Amino acid sequence: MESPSICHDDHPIRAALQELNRGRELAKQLMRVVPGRKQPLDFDDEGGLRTVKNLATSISASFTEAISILNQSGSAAADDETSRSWASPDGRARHNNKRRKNLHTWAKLAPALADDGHAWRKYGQKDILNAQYPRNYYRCSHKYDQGCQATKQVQRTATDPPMYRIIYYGDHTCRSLSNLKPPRHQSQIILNSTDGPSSRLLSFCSNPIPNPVGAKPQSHEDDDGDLLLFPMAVAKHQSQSQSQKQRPLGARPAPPLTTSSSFSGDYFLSPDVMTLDSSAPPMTVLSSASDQGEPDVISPGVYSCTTSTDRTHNTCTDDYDHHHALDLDMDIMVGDDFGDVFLAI
DNA sequence: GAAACTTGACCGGAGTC
DNA sequence: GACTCCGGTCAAGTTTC
Repeated sequence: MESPSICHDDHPIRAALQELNRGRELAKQLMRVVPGRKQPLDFDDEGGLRTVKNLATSISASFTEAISILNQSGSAAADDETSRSWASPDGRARHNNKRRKNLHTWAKLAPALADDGHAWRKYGQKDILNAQYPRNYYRCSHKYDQGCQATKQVQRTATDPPMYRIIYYGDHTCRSLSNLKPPRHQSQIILNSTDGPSSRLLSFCSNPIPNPVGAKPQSHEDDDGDLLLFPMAVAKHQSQSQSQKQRPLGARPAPPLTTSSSFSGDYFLSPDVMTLDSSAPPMTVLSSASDQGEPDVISPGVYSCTTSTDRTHNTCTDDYDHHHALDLDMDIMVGDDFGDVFLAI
């Protein structure tokens, strides 16, 4: 499959959406090209057989959902910024009903609910307007014994095949399993994260990068193995990731909320990646919340996007010219099966 | 009996008038 | 400013182990 040329929009978010749209269209093309193939390629996370057909279907669904998330994530993050009161006017201590502020937030889109390495306790379920499925609310099981403030929301999407949008709020401060090291041969993409000039690491490899910081960014190894990094990502990475090291999901410390734009024109979704060229090795992309110094290796297949902006600047719509204040960091991880998608908000 | 889950109620932010 | 809607959380009751 040919690799379409990159022609990004001026605005990074719009460009990201363009890339996602391109990927979705390419997935559709893939489905048309190989409509009849039934032979399994390998096994998915649930042990089921994966065919080209259902793989492409999953890819398409993932892109569709990712685009949807991108279009919505901004407003959610804006809510975080703008609705910040934590106490009632009478001074009584109150729980915060709204989205907790200053919490690192990111989202995952996965084909199935899988163990993410943390112990979660469900504390609520809510029917959401215009949503086909209810939203489930989970908090860390160590909320009370260790004061861990991490929460997550899980909501099934209406896509076919079924996908689950998992939104994480806050970082785990507990000492739980936290072993989210992605399994071998599962690839990732992480495009930036959280605040400020964070590092962005992108590579294609059949193995996860054990230590993206320690890894030599310039190293373009061969298909066997391994680490292939885009120069741009390398430059970013080198400039600011001295203390970075791989860390499992939820183990990252909460980054400061003062977010500066860090998505200024760095697009790492190479068309070579998105064309699903079978000759291309699976991808691994790692990034980090810069000041925290550790890449967000969450799980195979992640898109994440971190925003911190006023609501009015946060629509992620076409009206980007009016959104100069938009600060949106974006982590994108895509598994080799494109089955999981993360969006750090 | 402890832990986890379910679910209705409550609260506060946002939108509308 | 009042009202309404909606999402997030609480907490009592229920279920599971």
